[in-house]
Amino acid sequence: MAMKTYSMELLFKALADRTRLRLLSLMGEDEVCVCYFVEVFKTNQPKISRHLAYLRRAGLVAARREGKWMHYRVATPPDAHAARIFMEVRAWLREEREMQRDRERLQQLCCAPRPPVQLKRAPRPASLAADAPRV
Amino acid sequence: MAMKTYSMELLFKALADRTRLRLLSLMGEDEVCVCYFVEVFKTNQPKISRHLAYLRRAGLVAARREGKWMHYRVATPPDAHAARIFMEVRAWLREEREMQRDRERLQQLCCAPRPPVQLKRAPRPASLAADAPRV
DNA sequence: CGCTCACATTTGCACAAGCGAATATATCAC
DNA sequence: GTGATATATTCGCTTGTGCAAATGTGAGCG
Repeated sequence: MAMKTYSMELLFKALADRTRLRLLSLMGEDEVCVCYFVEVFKTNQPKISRHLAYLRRAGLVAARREGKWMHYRVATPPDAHAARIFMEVRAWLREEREMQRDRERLQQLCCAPRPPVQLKRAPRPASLAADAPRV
Repeated sequence: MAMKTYSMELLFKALADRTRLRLLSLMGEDEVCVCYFVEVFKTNQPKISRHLAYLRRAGLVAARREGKWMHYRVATPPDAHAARIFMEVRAWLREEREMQRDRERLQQLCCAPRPPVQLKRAPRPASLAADAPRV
């Protein structure tokens, strides 16, 4: 299971950035569409894509295409030690205040009666798709 | 026990450097004198001091002065999550090949019948002090 | 006191990383 | 095919980080 070539630095460099930590926190256990990240962070889209690519290279997220949309979800890194540490990191993220605020904001965007224009047709995160009002 | 202001980035930035990981690995459970790091890595002394200062700012090591010598040891970061993660990191370090080689090299330097000039009078790491031959 | 030793800090430079703006790619609608 | 939408990548630019060399600090010795 453990992969010899996976380096500790690769993991820690990926985790040593606030934006990337916030992205991981927003994913939680769900798949999330890129456009939601852009809305929650109120930032430009290339910035999000760049950080997601970084996380993917470190084996911390995986991507799935659905038509025009890309869904990202947290993945398990190939090294056993890295996987254990990453689990602890995600537990930590769940308890951090700023991270909680981000997730609340994501929830509001998904369930808003009049979602922002950019999200009109965007597929919602899996856990919010069922009960959220469709446009 | 958990300290609110301790940031995740502080921890991961400290861990995202090979030299700092090697330093942590060399300490293991002991106090180690700065001069040993310099010898094991065969590098200049300011480089070691800078990285040790970085680790100290991140709460990952503590220092103790003994006359002219400074001894560094691994410390427990003030945040509970950080402490758990740091424990896993140290377990990982114990299994990494390059890190093992560093520790073997430290052991050789301590127990050598004719230690390098720079270490003639240096205090040895605690676990090696008892059985190692004195000069 | 001055001198040496062990370590810390500063300085200047090269390189890596994050940024926004612009551009490229890929899919869908027509 | 064209055009629109969603995402990825590239391009300068700025900032941060690690480095070696030089300098500073603090303790012990004579």
